[in-house]
Amino acid sequence: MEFELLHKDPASKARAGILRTDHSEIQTPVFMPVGTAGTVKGVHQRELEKDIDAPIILGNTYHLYLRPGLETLRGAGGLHGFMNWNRSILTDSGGYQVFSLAANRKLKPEGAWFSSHIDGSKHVFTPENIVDTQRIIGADIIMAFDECTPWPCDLKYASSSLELTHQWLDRGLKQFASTEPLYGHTQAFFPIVQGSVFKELRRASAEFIAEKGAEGNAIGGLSVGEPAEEMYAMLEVVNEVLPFDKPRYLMGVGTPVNILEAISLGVDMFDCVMPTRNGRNGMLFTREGIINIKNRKWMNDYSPIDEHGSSYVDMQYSRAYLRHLIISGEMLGAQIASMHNLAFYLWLVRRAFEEIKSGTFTAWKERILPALNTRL
RNA sequence: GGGGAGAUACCAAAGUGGCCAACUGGGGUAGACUGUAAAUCUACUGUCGUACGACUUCGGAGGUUCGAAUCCUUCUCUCCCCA
Repeated sequence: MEFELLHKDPASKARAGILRTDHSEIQTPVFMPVGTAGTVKGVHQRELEKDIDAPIILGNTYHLYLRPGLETLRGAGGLHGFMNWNRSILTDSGGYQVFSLAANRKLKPEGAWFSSHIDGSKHVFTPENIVDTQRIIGADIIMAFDECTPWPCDLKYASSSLELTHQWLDRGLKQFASTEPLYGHTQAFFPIVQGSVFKELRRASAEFIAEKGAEGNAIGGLSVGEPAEEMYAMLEVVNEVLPFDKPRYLMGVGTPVNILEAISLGVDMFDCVMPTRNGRNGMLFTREGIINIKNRKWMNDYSPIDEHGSSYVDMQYSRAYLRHLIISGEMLGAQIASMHNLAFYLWLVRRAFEEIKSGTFTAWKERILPALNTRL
């Protein structure tokens, strides 16, 4: 993997660049659709490539390990072949499940003991076997195993959790260095900065991680309930320390506004379930504002879903029709909404790239921001 | 013509003397959702009021009772079986 910085916004920390893996070229800033279980829910790989034009998507180690399981993935030659996706893949390590499935796991220095949410079976994740598993999945970018701390979280807990995440990182790096990719394409390993909402911890974590000289670095444990301002404050601290010439990945974020703000603070990569999950639940993001398509007011609105939209579904179907599909629980409604939202997110970051390139990012961001939060 | 069952809020359906403005679904209205245990979840859904509460409801009318959706009388309507 290589990363090339191309442009820098004069009025902010925003940067535009290009990330190259063995599978695709990725313009940054980039938004990566989340495809937890080997599918971006409701969206065909064909649409993801041809219509939405996503250069990279996410998979999840925890989910894929449980189902279909490593034997199947290895037999398929890795996730790319298994799901017939020839562009890049990044896999999350399961660190987020340490957080979201807290009731089903036990943390120890050696690793995390999980009860499967599917059948209750017991499993152990360690920084080492999470690397091995991600070798088998074969993602282009693989993530360190971390503890994503909950919020709120006191300094003492955040501090000892960070210590654990750092120990796990060293073990993960060692395992990564002593193993090879299985399918003939290279893999990059990203460490993850933690530290909850404490500046000193965040700075210390960023310093610890910067020293590792990884090909890219991630920032985790944010947008877990804290006010957005706290998240931005953490990004400011962390991005002062993380290497300038390596991509910075803000995990799990976020709303369109979050993404633009984070870009202006120097973040290059994003992923979030919001466009797909919220889309399935009837929430549409547009450059004019947010639509709750389930609301009665759209019942007889025969205008296109989004006349400025970049997906073909935007002009092909009316708001009234999409409302009908979603209200009726029809699968196609979820599919159309997911496509629209993903296309919007991808448009947003591509446009950000262009604005950074032309040195107008900050002005553009300020202009577009108020609308993005508007409820239509 | 004979016999039986039943009428409860937008729909379906509990409730058979006070704990009932009335269980539960559905429908409706709104909200939530940020490295996906989510095609999920939450709230409200007789009227007025932010709320405490007040008022009008369980086919119609009348009655019994301190008190009725629940008991009695009667009327209307619906469904089923037999002819």
